[in-house]
Amino acid sequence: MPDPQVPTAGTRERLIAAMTDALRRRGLHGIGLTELLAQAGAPKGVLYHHFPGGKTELAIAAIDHVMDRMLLGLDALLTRIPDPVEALRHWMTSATARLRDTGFECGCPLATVALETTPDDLLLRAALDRAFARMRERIAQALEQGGEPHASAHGLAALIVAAYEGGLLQARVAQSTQPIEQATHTLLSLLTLRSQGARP
Amino acid sequence: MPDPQVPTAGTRERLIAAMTDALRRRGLHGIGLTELLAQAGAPKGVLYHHFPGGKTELAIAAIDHVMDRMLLGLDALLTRIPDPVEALRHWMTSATARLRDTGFECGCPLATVALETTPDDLLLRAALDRAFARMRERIAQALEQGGEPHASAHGLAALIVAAYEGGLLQARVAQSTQPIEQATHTLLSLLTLRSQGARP
DNA sequence: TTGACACTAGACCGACCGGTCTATAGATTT
DNA sequence: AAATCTATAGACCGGTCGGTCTAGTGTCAA
Repeated sequence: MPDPQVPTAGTRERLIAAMTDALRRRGLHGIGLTELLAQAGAPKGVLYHHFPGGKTELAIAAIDHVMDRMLLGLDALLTRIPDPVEALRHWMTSATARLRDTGFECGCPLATVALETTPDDLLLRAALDRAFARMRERIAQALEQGGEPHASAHGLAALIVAAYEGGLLQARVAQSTQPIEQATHTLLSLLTLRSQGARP
Repeated sequence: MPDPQVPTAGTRERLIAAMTDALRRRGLHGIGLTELLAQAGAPKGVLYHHFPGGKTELAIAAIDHVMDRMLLGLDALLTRIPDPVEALRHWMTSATARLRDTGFECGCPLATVALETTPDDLLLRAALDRAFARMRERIAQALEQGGEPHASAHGLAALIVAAYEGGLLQARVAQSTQPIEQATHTLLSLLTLRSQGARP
């Protein structure tokens, strides 16, 4: 049974890819279904066939999918660069480069939706919470493997994700990489400084 | 000439207040004009009388206004608590409390719009950039007064604002103050640790 | 061959969007 | 009193929103 649903898989994935891109650039409210479907090259019926829950269900699928990919990338990076701080430096640098290279349009696909949601958007918020928690957990795990105690590893992970999101946000409106570069450089310096001071 | 435009001033300010609240809760795309005006208790004509540029112009006015107030509050705080790190701890704590006490609805009124904008939204982005820059500048100034060198004061300011925004974002979707508390606690610990290590 | 099924396709819908326009009320000036 | 101006008030507009519905297409199994 090699690939039983070729056409489906292709369309589904094109929809998810289009939604992911839209979330990066404009957020959930910022994109219209018509525009989204045009970019995916699919008519409306297809969307509601694959995602009966409509726009929201597609967004949730995109969020889950994008976090799968991000964690895969982070895993690969941590394998290549065992020092977690150095790996994170790489991570931040490439996110900054992407933002710059797309004319300050493509940021984090989770952030905008996260701020657009209300407490009523139960499933959406759950998906976002899950995604951020997975990210923090993975970073904390890497830090723990680097010798960091459990509690402070989780504290640092929350700070790292926060600095990353907040840095992207400021850089976006500044149309300049300076704010995020300042923030990440300062953060990573603090981390290096601390580990030097802790066990020299 | 005591208060030459009582009705106007009241209405204008009600509009700005309603927009500020809307930006905190839902962002610019997330609120409709009808709902906004209902909350301000004003008909449509009034909006376009006071803000010919419509929704966007009102949003810009709200952004400028809210940053004026925030800086005033920060100034007062820094007068009351001269140690900038301790003052920032207070600042973060009250922002966290507001988020919690409003059922994780009211975050930063700048953040959502910042992520909703595209590079085409020239005036809006300019207003947001201006606001964030003023905030960073004020924090950097406080740090410099505390003895921090110019460059690292600005790096730290960018990091602090980033951690604040990113922390609020994560807390919002988690429906829990834990992420922002972890992030800010870790950040402030790092700062304290560093200043202790630097000149003991 | 036929029926079932998964998928594609897009016309169509009511609701709501941001924005414009005209009418009016009240205060001020002449 | 007439004219003027600011501010309030809301009916109204075309366009777009997310979502539904019906029709058609290709591929299986029986």
